[in-house]
Amino acid sequence: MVNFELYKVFYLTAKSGSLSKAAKELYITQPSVSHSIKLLEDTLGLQLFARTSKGVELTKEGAVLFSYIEQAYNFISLAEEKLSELRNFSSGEIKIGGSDSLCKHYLLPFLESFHVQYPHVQINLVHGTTPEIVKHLKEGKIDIGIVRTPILDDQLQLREGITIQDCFVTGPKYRELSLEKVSLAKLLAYPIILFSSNSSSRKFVTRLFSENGLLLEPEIELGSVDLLIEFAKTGFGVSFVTKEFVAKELADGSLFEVNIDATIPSTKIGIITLKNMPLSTAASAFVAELESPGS
Amino acid sequence: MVNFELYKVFYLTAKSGSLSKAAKELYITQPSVSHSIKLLEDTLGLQLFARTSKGVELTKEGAVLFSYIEQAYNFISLAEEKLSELRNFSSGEIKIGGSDSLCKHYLLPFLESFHVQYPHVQINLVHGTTPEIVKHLKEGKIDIGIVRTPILDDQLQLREGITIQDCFVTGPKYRELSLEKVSLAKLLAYPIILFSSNSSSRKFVTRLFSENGLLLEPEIELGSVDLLIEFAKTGFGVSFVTKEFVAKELADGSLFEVNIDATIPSTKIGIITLKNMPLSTAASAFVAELESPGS
DNA sequence: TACTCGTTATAGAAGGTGTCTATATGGTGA
DNA sequence: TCACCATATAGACACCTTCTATAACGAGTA
Repeated sequence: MVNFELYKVFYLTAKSGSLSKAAKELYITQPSVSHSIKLLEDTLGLQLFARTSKGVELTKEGAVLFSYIEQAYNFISLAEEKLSELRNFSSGEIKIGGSDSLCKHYLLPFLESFHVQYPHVQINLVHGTTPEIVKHLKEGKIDIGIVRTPILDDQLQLREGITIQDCFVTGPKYRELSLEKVSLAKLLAYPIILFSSNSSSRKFVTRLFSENGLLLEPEIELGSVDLLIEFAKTGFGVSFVTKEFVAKELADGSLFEVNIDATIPSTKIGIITLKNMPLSTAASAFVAELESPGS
Repeated sequence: MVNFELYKVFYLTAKSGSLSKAAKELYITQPSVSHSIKLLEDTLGLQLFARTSKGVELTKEGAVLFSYIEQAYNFISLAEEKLSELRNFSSGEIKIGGSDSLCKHYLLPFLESFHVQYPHVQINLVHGTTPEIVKHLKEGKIDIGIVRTPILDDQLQLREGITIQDCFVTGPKYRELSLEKVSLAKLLAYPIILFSSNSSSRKFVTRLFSENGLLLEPEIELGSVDLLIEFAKTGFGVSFVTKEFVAKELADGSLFEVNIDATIPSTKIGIITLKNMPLSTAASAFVAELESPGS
């Protein structure tokens, strides 16, 4: 099989009808082009050009070759354009999987600013539970997963994002819980509002109580963090949420943090990717945003 | 623009999913492939493959590149196949222009044997007068022209074929002309059958007479050599034809050569091609047949 | 756990090949 | 006939491709 580079020289020579012009386009000298064309002709065993005093002209066989090589050249040009777009973020796609509430409360601002910066990069957001996200990642359905740590899987590469701290919150109705220290046991006297049972934050808080010999049974079980917040505000009881995600409500007095007499371990946002699969340019740019402390 | 040869390595690597396998297909070593791929990645500024312990796998960007390069590769493969066909004469086309009677009486046997030998080479036969043939040749409508010499045109390359000798023939009715020397003047007493006035053989014979101060005026003017022969046989008069093309008739006694008291210069078949345009493989094979003394 | 077998990566050396400069050759048009 | 534009050729040199040898690494297996 012929050295493909010779076809590039052939194409440009045929296109311009001149060895000298082709040489200029290739930033090499005319004798070099002459040599390449001769080499190609010798290799193929066919004369491709008729040399005239005005340049060169394709022979029958040369014209046949050209009709094919032209196509090939166009595809390669297109490929290089496309890749250049991918490098410049003037095209591309990122598929992100966000677990639970992280999608809305953590990811959304990043997505917005990234989209403003690179409007041609298509963003594809999937949400689901942590195991679902991991599964999607392993199946190649998403490029990046955003989950709560800890997460342990040796197929995954973990980058740590910001630290988050869960807490119990309640509305003005049970405001007293924010004033004095409240033990876990005492808290059980209040109506508890929790996330649905398969979530990792639910498991986390359940274990927190069970480690202290207590059984946590929610009064109300909800499917979204927004509802958890809303119900707590309205006075249905005490919700377990991420403090950073209710910062506004805590500040404007619509929610109060329960002054719990226990240490709720803080956790970190985990940015997970497949260990062996390099990130696309767009995806790694996005991950860099997530990791950069500036944002 | 990237060295096209790297795309060949890329394609085979992506296709086989392995640097080592690609190396085998390319008859080079694995480190060489590794180096080429890295060079390509560096040049493009993108990672194209994820390296695993089982081989390599395309990244997102690699897959994008592959979708284009695959097309390009296929076109190049097709091109090489097609050229190989042209070399083997398992495809191709020759366009031949034959002037006057040469088509049938001279060219036909060559065409037949060539067609038997290379059945996939398409033969395209055009006939016309010598000037028409020359025009077609210069316009690229035919590859080869077959005419009578002399022909002088510095854009044309002339190869000489067999020598032919014109002569006057007649049927049994005027058989006496073949017995004793007949002068040109005396011949004019007989009805003369000639080819139409724009043909080169007509001009040739007219000049032969005028050089001897005689005016040649045909009784009958015909458009084909076959008819010239037929009319002479039947007894309409004396035809001027190429001796080689009536060899059979002279042998079986249906025609007799006039024993003319003048030297009719012999001429040669001329195989003309454009000086600057190399012949296609098929065409030059055909020319070789015409030139080979064996046939 | 260690060993083997497969993969890719790396380093350094050597050869080949592409490119250069200089010059020849040849046709075209003034 | 000459100048100018092409391409062709020759020989030298540098770069780049390829090689060998070896490392590193992961997966499967005893």
